Amino acid sequence: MKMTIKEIAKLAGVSQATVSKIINNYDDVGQKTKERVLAIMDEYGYRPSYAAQSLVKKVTKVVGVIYAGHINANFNHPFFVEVVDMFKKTLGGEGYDLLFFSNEKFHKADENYLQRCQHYNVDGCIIIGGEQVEPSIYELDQSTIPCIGVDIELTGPHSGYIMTDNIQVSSMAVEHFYLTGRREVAFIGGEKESFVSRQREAGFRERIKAYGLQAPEEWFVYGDFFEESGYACMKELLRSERTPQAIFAISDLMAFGAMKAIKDQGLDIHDFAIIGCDDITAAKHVEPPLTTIKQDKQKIGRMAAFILKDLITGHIEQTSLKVDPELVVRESCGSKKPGVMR
Amino acid sequence: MKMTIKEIAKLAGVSQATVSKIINNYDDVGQKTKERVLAIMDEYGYRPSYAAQSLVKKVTKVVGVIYAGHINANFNHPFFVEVVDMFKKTLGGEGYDLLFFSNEKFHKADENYLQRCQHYNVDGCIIIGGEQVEPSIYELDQSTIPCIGVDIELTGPHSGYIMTDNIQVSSMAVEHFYLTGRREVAFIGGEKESFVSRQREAGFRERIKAYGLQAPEEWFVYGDFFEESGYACMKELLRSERTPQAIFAISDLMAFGAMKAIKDQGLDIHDFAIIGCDDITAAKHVEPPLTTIKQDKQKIGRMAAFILKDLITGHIEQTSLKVDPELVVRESCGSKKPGVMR
DNA sequence: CTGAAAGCGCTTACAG
DNA sequence: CTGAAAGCGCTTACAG
Repeated sequence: MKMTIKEIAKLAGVSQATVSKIINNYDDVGQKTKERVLAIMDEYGYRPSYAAQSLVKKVTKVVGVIYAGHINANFNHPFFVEVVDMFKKTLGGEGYDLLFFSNEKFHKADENYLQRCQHYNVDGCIIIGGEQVEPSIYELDQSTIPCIGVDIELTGPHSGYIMTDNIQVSSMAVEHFYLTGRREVAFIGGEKESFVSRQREAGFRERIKAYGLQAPEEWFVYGDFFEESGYACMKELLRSERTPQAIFAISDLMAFGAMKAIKDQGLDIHDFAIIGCDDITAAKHVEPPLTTIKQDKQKIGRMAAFILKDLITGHIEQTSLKVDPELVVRESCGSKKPGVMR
Repeated sequence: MKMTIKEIAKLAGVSQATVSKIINNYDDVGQKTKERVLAIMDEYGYRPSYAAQSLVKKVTKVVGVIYAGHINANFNHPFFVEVVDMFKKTLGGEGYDLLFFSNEKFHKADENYLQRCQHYNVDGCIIIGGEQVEPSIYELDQSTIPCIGVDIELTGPHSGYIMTDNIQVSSMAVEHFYLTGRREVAFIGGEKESFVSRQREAGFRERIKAYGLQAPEEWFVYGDFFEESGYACMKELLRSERTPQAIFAISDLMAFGAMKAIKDQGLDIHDFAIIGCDDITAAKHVEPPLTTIKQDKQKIGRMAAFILKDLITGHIEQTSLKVDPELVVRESCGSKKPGVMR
């Protein structure tokens, strides 16, 4: 049976106030009293009620998790799930629990995240950015509730955001093509509305120019991050007059699709240099193993947790951070030794 | 600014009680009054406080999510993440939000799940079963809080559990070996303490016998579900006097490891029949594509949600359910046409 | 159909 | 060092 503070107080022969002070670590309680009460609380496994506490204190030690906009397979998204996992572990160490908002019941435009945050009185929240983010997200962003965005730019007074440096992602891919002697390169992007895709494309175009590589407009094709679309994109590339030697796909799955398209066309996969993005488990198992650009999910998750905590405690306000990606060299790019001239 | 019921009442010129009745859909409120109050609530975006509500009602519409025992990479576990995703989607449709308990701060044996559930006043919870489950989990199980277990047998008065029929998993593997003409089969299991591993081994042994296949004791080797251990296990198998033609690994990752060991040994991978378990994304990308036994994660997640809801509403009590696995035939098992005698 | 009042389980000035 | 009392934002008999 669940105990209340009143019962504990009676058992210990003190007032509720005294018990409460002990719970909240006030130091103006007698040592003897404290020990006695503590022993009783322990004996009965007493835990103060969250509802009652949060009603009067304004702190809950709960952080909301929101998947904004359309995220295919939100929860088991290969990238975000690892970010959130690390985020959870880090904040968990600080005593926070995570509340995942369901949005199945509210998928309409009238979902109001601010209201829901207020309803639960969360201390802050993490917002995972998908496509076509609801306006209500920005309302929350601009509120007094601390928010940390991942892959979404938050500008609220108590908000911050963090994401991989997507310009850098493309730089690394292009640079690797350059250093392995590729001159004609193609780009397989995501949906045109995709924030991440747009950034990577911008970085790609900029670097191409800087290195003087060739990429006619018809070598820019767009999928939806999934395998089938990569397949279709590659088919399209192979149909064009000149065929690119090197292909940068902004997701590993699309890179897989592209590889399959090349094989199906009867071409030698080793005549192509392919770079993917994400470094999912399967990347090292395909033939040939896929060179890819990896995001530092661990770091992003940890950082997000630290920043949010500082935002909550008022230690900082309004930050943003770009995290460097990492190049993972495997065989799909022809050369096992990047940087060696050939 | 956050509104309270009091302010809404004043604005509408009615009492708190009336507003409350409208919120809770009592039908003894005048139509006119109702409309007026509703309009005001809407205008100010009023949402009742979770804390206050849950303090007086005993329902919270929040369900706890607990990863019990040791689960490597709990959150992004390839199997559980999909189960939980579906669980979340299904319960989300019913208006429940999910509270993920952090256990980073409490990893000691003194974590008390029942207390935490009571603290938050959750309506019920889902328990994901790992290895070496803490005793405290069973205390929760036996409490009045409804619990649904996945891969863990819960026997409490308001508990249920669901899992794949692991005997069936092994049956399918052995049967497929049999129908593709394999006679000598090996088993790569997980940790000996693993509940799932033990069940699959039992099913395997039983089926082997039924079909009269050969599997000397040294062909039973044990890893930890991860790739490296599969590699080591296979190395061990190849070291034994006679080499098995067929290998059933109870995780795809271990199957990958086994394939790698075979290749590294200079043997022809096509001389071996390999069956994995899980059907992770990478399974169809390895060379040769891996035949595997797949759990119906979607169904498990949905079922868990439905059962938990019925447990909460008192509609049912104490159920358990086994879900059938599915055989996914690919090339790693030699024959593209299972069931065709050769 | 409507409202006054008690109570849910806590915390926090405040008085002693 | 300790406790009485008000208050957090709601709901629910109960009376009218």
